[in-house]
Amino acid sequence: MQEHEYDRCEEQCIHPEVVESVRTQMLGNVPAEELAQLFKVLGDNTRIRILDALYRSELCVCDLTALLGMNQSAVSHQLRVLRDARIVKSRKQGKNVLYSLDDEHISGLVRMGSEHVWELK
Amino acid sequence: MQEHEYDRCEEQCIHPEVVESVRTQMLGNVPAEELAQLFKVLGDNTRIRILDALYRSELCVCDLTALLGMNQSAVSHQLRVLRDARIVKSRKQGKNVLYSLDDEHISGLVRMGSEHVWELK
DNA sequence: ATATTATATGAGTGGATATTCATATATAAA
DNA sequence: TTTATATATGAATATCCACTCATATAATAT
Repeated sequence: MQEHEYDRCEEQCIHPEVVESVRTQMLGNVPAEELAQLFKVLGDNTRIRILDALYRSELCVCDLTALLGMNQSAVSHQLRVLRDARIVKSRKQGKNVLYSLDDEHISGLVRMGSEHVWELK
Repeated sequence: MQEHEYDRCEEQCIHPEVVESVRTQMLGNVPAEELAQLFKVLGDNTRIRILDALYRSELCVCDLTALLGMNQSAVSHQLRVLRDARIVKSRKQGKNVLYSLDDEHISGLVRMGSEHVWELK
């Protein structure tokens, strides 16, 4: 029987060389968590609809509220999540606050995600 | 006839023309929900680490378990979520089940998401 | 000044879900 | 056969989070 060269993980892996190779290439835990956090923010129906709308035009909160058919508080809460993730930005105009997408990666992500969704048909 | 054609939403919108224009362009509710569902599946630290690993190499469950340092049940549960979303696929080889990414959109999404994460530094 | 409108936000709640534990299944080895 | 190993999965639990409600803030109008 062979020695347990890789038994620092309780689980035995079948392919230790592959595992070690992959381990050196993998994202660190922090970037992985940040990436997961980004997708988590995108992973909600209300927020996707907000982003889809903002992709077409800069909009104020009450316009978004009308478009989504939801109450204003729910929309504002989700806008805050998107703002905290720096996915949307806002500017004030009189009594209104106008929201827009913060950078072009987001529309790219939505576009690429849509392609994947279409392929599954 | 133009009076209250859109007052099905109780909220008044400030810019009805913009709202109507955006409304005609927006994704339907079903595609939006599917897209949100895709991102929701990507929006978990464990699943991102699994995808990051599978992006480097096809791997069996026990290899993934060792790489992530989690118990096998948790990994299998998350693999099922990824499989159900058709993000990964599996093939059997003896006692092992080898997992790999199901299509190239996923690595594209992960790559693009990473760019966004980097830009926020 | 008060009233109205637009937006933000804290608290509370119901529902979703990630993990653990126990167990089932399936394949291979002895 | 029996035993060991690899994977899958149902149930239970604990955490998270989207929404509602009530209210606060801020800008405009009267």
